[in-house]
Amino acid sequence: MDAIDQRIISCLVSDARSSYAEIGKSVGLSAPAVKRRVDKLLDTGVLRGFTAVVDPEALGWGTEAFVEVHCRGNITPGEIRSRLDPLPEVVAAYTVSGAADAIVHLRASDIHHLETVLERLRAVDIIDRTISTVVLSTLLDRPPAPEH
Amino acid sequence: MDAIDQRIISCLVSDARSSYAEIGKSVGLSAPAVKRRVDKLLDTGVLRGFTAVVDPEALGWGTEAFVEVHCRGNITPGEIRSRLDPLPEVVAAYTVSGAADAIVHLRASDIHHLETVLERLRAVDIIDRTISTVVLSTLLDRPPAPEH
DNA sequence: AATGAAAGCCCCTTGAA
DNA sequence: TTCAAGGGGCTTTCATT
Repeated sequence: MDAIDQRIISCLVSDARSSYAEIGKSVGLSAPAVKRRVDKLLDTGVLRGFTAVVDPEALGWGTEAFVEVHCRGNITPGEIRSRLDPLPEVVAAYTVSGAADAIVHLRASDIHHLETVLERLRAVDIIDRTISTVVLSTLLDRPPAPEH
Repeated sequence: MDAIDQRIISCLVSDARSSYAEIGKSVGLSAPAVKRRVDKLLDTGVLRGFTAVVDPEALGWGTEAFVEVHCRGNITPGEIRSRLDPLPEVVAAYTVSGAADAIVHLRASDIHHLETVLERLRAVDIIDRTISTVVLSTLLDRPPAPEH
């Protein structure tokens, strides 16, 4: 992982479909050299893959919320994960410091759908109570910069 | 946006670098037909682009936090956005319902760096106070499914 | 309007150095 | 790491439905 790798990653973060030749031009390497570096970054797990960025509204996921989840008793992170995984509306979940056991990021088609999801979430037997915060607007949403 | 478009999007979400020919094989279309649909999805904004998924640890962004931001007086979302934008550690920010004005998603290299970022955040003059929640582990992190 | 077929060009990929 | 070559993908044009 040197400076050139970081610049290659930057190129791929801003456009994952750019060609090795293009990337090479911008970092001063030949296309095969870039490909070999990218392959190595994928092998070592620095690069996890490539994905399309989709407009959630266009797919009918217009409503978003963050939910603090409080569980009963002593629950392992793995247990929480396995209970949240079956809910497709859960796009992210974290264990956190503080009073809550987890923060869950939800996406639903609308407020009514969100209500349904929250009911299903509260019906999970390890979950004691939830505190929801509905997202009104997204101010920023961007990948972390490669350099500090 | 029909069922074939959704399947094309699914393919690109799971691997943004797959070829049009490959996608075509999986959705039953020729490569040029797939390309034309992808171009249209990009034009209409359903697809916003393609990006690499990077391991944050590997880039030195090992520590994560969510911060409730409370502002002074009446502040517009645009105002909040413009104040958060210069901070590279802010990876996402939302205006929300409830008492807080915004939720900010932060990434830092470690706890010390996180502390520095929180200080810089609290130094923003429109910000009154902040409540931070440090992420202990990521349970789930996935793109929203194309179908409900 | 959307698709498939074909052609030319460019790119990817591998081997050699 | 680069260069070189073969194979394959991309992109445009054209004709069809």
